Amino acid sequence: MPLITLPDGTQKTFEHPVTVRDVAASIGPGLARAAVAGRVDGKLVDLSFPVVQDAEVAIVTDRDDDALEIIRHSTAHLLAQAVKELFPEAQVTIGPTIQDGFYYDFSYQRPFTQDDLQRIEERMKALAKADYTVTRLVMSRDDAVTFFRDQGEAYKAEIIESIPANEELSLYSQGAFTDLCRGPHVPSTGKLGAFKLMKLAGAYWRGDSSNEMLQRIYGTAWRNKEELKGYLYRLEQAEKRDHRKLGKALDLFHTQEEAPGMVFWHPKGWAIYRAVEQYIREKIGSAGYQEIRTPQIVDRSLWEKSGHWGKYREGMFTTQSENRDFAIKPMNCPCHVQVFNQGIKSHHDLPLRLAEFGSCHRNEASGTLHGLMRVRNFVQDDAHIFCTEDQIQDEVSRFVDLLFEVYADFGFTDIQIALSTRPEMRVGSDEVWDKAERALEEALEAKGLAWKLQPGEGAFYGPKIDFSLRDCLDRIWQCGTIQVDFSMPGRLDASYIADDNSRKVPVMLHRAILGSLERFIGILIEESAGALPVWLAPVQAVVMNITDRQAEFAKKVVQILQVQHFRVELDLRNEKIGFKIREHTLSRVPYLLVLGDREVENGTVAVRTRSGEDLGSMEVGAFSQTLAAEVARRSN
RNA sequence: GCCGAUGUAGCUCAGCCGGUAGAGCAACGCAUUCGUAAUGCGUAGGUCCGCGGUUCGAAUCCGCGCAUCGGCUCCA
Repeated sequence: MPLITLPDGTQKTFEHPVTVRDVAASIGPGLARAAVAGRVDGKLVDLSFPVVQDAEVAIVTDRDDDALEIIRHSTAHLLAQAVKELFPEAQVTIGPTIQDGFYYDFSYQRPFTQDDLQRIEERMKALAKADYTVTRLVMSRDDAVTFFRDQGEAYKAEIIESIPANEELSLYSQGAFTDLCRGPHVPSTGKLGAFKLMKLAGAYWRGDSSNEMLQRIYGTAWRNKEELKGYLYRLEQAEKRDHRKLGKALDLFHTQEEAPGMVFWHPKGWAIYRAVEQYIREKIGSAGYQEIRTPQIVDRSLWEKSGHWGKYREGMFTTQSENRDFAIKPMNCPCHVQVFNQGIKSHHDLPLRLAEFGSCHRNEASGTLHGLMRVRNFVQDDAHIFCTEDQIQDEVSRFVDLLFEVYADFGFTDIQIALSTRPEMRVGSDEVWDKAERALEEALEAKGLAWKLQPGEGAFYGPKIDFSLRDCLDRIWQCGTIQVDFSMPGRLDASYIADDNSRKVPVMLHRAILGSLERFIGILIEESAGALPVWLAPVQAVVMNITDRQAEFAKKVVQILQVQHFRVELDLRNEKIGFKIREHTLSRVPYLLVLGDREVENGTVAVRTRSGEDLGSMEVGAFSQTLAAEVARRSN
């Protein structure tokens, strides 16, 4: 008879096989009521799970983190149940949990509307209140296929058919609704309540754009109302950090219909851009890169040779002149090879690191454009390293070090790393791929980094590592990258004289630290909520007078600071000081310098930070020194 | 590109069932010269995304297009 060990070490014996629910009840009626699931020998199970032999059993209540996943999954089922009741002709497909919630995809003859969403949510609440018992049953695969076919659920049946025939499947029922699911689930729908349907979207069946588009409903679900409220509040706060809103509010940039996916940078936005660019320029300069500049518009023949014309024709902007076809460059690498190809290179010249802040255009699909994050015209902090196979390891390792230095300077620590390895279709021998993949992996390992392996996701010409950052709504955007390329140097006739006097084709590493400057700045804006650190702030200080009497002194202070290359503004408007402070605080200027008669008399400035801190009066020189130190330190 | 939603003054938004446009902030003018998050009064400002259509009459209804937003797909 089972001997059950609880998390606190106490043991219980039962005369007969018991369910997890029985175990909970034996501990206390309160626990039994609060229980949503169990953990048996480390595995999450339903409360109805029978414990037939000795086991470690823990009761999962709505206080446990484990409960969240179960609640979200069960809420997805509740959504499906509600939809099936309101729209019997809708077919269910899949309904997984995601960060902060879940979604469920349905096939239906028309898209759901906002009103439908309301009705569905109300029905969900009613179903939760009705407190249906959730029961689990096991079926053979073939029986399950028949079961769902009979109910007209073609998608469900299709999913099940792709599961091996000998497997047993679990189905969960609540009321008249039954869904295929691995489980576990809450014991009854009454355990659900802290949820909200968030948005409607289209989504392709099985994620394939050649398939039917399904109706996806996104929802969020939490353990209790307070958590739900907290989540909605965080969401609301996060939306205020949206770089598109801040870009407008802080007068950084704009976009307009006539140039979709392209950015009009305003003086303040461009100041940020230049600060970022200048920083990278210094950084790569001391890392042994040489900056170059190559043409924007290049004859079609080069793109044919590089392979881009064949593969990415649709994504390229083209133009014509004197019966020649040109493409506006979508990337810099073919041009960099042209620079490499000038003159004869020897192995003594390698590694050769050519960098360019090259403006590239790609005709991205209209639906994918997104503020600064996904644009049609962007500039990367791009560089190509021409090297020998033996140098790949060292170069990748140097690059990863450099990237982390840079990200640290910008204050980013939450970096998603992915290593993509050889795809089916590829160029280059397996030995070379082995070497390159190992080089990338070892560079990450040497830094003790955690990464996600993406097998088969590499480019046809070589493996790569991507470095991604999150935006204010936790969407992930690829920024840095390093890609090994065995193909292009050969296609474009690059070669060097090796130490044995033979001609060899160099390996090329494509790499960017920030990636698109537009995107990186978008992330920076969201990360800082517009309050950029002093070294990046478009306006580092505003000098303001209290009355007209201090105007001349204010002008002088601005001049002193501008001569030292600080970005300073003057505010002599006939407004109350409180008004000026409010405005410049809202525009996130790090330092506000207030000048009244006292300051004029003493030759000082009264310094206030954007966080409202009063640093008191100090000499102009003292202020500029602290400012300079902060810029140098890249702090704040 | 696909699905859905949205597009009104510089900005944020209101405008019910069609009768030809409104608020707050900003701007401009005047007064005020003020010590750390909004001084008062006044003035001006709109091809209601574009093009067609229905109608006596369209910001409002319909069609097409464009852009934006949320997803999906894609991302050299």
